[in-house]
Amino acid sequence: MSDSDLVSQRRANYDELLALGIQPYPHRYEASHRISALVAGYGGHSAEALEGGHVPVRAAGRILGLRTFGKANFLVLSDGVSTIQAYIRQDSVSAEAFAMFRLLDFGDQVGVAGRLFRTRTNELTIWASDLTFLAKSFLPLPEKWHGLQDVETRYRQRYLDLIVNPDARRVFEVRARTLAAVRAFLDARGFLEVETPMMQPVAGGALARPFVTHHNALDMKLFMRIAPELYLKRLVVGGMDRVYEINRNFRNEGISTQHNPEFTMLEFYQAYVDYEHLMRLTEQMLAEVAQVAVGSTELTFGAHTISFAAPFRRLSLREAAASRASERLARSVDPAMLRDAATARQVAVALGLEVPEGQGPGKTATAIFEHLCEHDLVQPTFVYDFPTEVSPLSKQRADDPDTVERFELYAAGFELANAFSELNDPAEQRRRFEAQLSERARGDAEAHQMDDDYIRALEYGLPPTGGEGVGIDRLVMLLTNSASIRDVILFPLMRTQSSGPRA
RNA sequence: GGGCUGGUAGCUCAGUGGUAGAGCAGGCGCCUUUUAAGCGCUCGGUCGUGGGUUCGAUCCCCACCCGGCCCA
Repeated sequence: MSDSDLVSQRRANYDELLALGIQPYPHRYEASHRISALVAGYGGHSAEALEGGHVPVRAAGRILGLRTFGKANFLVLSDGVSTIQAYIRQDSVSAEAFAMFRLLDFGDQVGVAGRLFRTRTNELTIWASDLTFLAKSFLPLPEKWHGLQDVETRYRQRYLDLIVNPDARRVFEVRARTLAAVRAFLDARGFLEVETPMMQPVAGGALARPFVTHHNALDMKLFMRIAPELYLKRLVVGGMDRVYEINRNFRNEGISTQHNPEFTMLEFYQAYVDYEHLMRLTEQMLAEVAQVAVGSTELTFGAHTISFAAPFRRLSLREAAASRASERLARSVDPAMLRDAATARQVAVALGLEVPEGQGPGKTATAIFEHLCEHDLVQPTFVYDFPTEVSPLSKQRADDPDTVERFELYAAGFELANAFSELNDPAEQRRRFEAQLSERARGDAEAHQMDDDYIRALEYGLPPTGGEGVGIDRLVMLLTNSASIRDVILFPLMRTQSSGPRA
């Protein structure tokens, strides 16, 4: 049967409903309970209790099952979370309602009024006394048993995924609980939630390529933000000494199982603390969020069990890179070698990495770390003390100007968070931006742009501050055992489909 | 950008150089407590798109489109 035949059969059923005088698109249904509330409230009641109680109910949902026996019929109604069965007997409903029932298709929306009972097989069921048509499904749904497997269709038509795959719904419930738990954690500690610009004249706060857009009335070039960082620190200058934002960032880069062009980031800033404090706060936050969102700090992720119980392991970036390089090259690589451009390059080249001419030792050391270590960091691990060269917004260590007080948190082999003691010396910040500008002049499109207003804000005095960004999508991947970021984003970016053959 | 891999009925999947099959869904019939209901009958396809090779292509070759995984 072709698609158009399946559709035309459904249209014919719809036309017959109209001929019966049934309102095809009613404006409301006065339900007594959501289906999930019925299941939660009466799932434990015995058949005898239900018979004695004669619980009258009205419930609405989508038909996800239809078992007909002529004069006695069952349908399965879903509210998107739970399902309940309804029993439609010819001698229990009006002739009009029964005629309508026979025109229903898998996927239609209906309301059922009746009383609760249990069938011989002990299933909680609504014995229908009336049926109300609520909306037609003109298009056939995917099969009930295998669900919708095709990932492309699941992402492009997420509504189908949600209708037929219960696990899809579950992922986004965990996502919602995760966000609520993060907010509760920060709110409880006196942080203020704010929203800063998504369209920015200077795309700052991260090393990434922005999307470009344009404001017509102002005739102004704008960038979709790559990070809220510089605005949030302006707010700390303004006296919002604990502040956070959860919102989208946009980065014009490749797509992978860990990268979507728009993704959700938590950024928070706390005045008067340094990165040491942030590590402790992060340990507490992730343990609490995991507990609230999925009920445990132990998570299954692929073949791994990941524990978010504090404390997390800590690794110095250069030490970790040097140690793994020593193993890989079977010769001693000292962390100090990664502070010199020439020796760092030798190590990187020996490892098979390409090192562009003129690249500084900090970038090379970071590349070595990412190449050798990142993938193996399965348990939550703070990697700390980054090279100053790759951290233009971070404060240097008092005892080591080549190193900043910065860490990244890794888990399951990918970066989950990035944090540092904020650079608050305006003169040093200007020098860092200028160094970035020369990187940009050398062709690095991800290097930071100058932001004069940000420097001006620092000149009013940013207190000592710790700031951190947490990738919410990746956190939700961990909490839901999702292998791809697209599984935790309702509508991931997909190429547009061209329909039919081209001329 | 590179490598590998996929696109066949509404859905899930088989399959072959001779214009295609199953299960579910759909239609008809029987059935007043079924639940992946059952039984019988039945309908259903531009085999991603466009070229090429061939007597003949869904299959082989090329290009392209849209995915997936890995790498950069």
